[in-house]
Amino acid sequence: MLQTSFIREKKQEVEDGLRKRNYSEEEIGIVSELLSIDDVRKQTQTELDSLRHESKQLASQIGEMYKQGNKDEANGLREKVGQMKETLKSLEGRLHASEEQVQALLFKLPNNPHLSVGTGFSDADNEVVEDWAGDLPVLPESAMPHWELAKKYNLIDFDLGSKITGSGFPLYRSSGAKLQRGLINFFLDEAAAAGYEEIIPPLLVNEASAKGTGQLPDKEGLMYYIEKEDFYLIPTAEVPITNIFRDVILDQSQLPAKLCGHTPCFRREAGAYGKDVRGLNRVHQFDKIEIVQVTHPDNSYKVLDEMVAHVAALLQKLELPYRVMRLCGGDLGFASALTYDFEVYSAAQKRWLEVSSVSNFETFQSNRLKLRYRDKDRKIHLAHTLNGSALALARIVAALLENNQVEDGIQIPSALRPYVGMEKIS
RNA sequence: GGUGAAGUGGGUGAGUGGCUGAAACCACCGGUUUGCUAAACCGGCGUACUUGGAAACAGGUACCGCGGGUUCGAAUCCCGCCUUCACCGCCA
Repeated sequence: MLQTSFIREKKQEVEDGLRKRNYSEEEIGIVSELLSIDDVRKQTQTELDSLRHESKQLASQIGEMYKQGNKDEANGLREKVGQMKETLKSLEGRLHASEEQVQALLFKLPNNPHLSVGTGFSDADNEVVEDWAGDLPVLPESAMPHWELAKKYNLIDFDLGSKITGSGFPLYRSSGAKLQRGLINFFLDEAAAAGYEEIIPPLLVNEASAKGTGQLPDKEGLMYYIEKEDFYLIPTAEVPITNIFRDVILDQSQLPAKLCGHTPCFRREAGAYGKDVRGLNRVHQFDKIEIVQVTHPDNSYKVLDEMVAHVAALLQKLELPYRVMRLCGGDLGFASALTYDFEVYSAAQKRWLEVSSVSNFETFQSNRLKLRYRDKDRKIHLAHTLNGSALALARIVAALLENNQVEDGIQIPSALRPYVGMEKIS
């Protein structure tokens, strides 16, 4: 979430940011509302502090009097302090109420979009910043979509997944399972080579962690929830990995922190339908390798470019046609200041599939997380957080199967052969 | 799941109602000394909010796992919760 001090200083900028996200003028009104409630909060705090100060001093005077045996005088003061308690109580109540109101409004405010974020309403308005330079692959008429290929070569059994759990929970088998495992190892090795420390985190997180990265309360419906234990199944490794840094003050010399991790990701994805959910296009459980960085505020955009380049290199090694989009204000995630999406061309479906999202959250997450660093002068500041998929498996598998299909099998790109242990699935 | 013990600053750890935002030691930072290193000595060393200030800084309040309560006054007493450790049970 944004800092109240930032909103106070850059009110106009924050309101313009909301306009970029297509908020109505009425919704934008919460910025002013927030600041006026915060004024009440501040004033209440000042009053409360001075009254507490007074009562503290009286209390210690009472102690002194008892010690000297001035019982009567002490009892008189006790009465006086006792009367102050009522005022203290009501001030405390007002302080808490205004703090909560401010907090609730802060939770409603999305991140301030970066200057380069364009206007627009949906993914149709995203700006292509790196288009696929070559020709898009054209497959023969007999080409199959990946769900048919998966069946033909016994790679993925969607029906069995449905039987065991429900739709959207694919079961990988034989070469399909091996391909999954190979991709995971390939992506992890590439991340390690780029300097990311590998993490295997818990797959269930508590409420504080879900709040820390902004899944709560913004995207409550996204996550599977285990009521009995009050745990959430992670929708991405971003949640447990970023929460490593919750309530942490790093030394500036520890920046940037670079972590990566492979986890299954669980998403309820309520409301999806039609061709979008065929096969691997949209599933409730998929594997993803996530890269996360915590940086000095001055470097975060340089690091964002670096992470984008890392993902691009992966797709190049996999020989998949891709393009990079800069998300417009209407499509930009709640917590993000700037996001680049990667889309891979799925030749049999003849459509682009989103396979990665790389974002700079600036201080939006770190403010919630209380993730800070100490600079050379021992001053404390919020750090910047970034993350990106490098990469999400399911749709990569879809594109790999479709684009590389030949008469008698599926060619494995050369970079992946050592990991999968074969040149062709047949 | 059962029983018992414990949660204090970066770490160890003292503190059972006012003189404790918190001893002491270690770590860390600055200084003196020093051929270098080490040692010794001196000083500093939490976070959040808030008031004043351009700032340095100064004042106030809160925080001793979390939340409530008792009291003029709570790290200290009471209640609830969480976590950790030990032993038992179960178990990959």
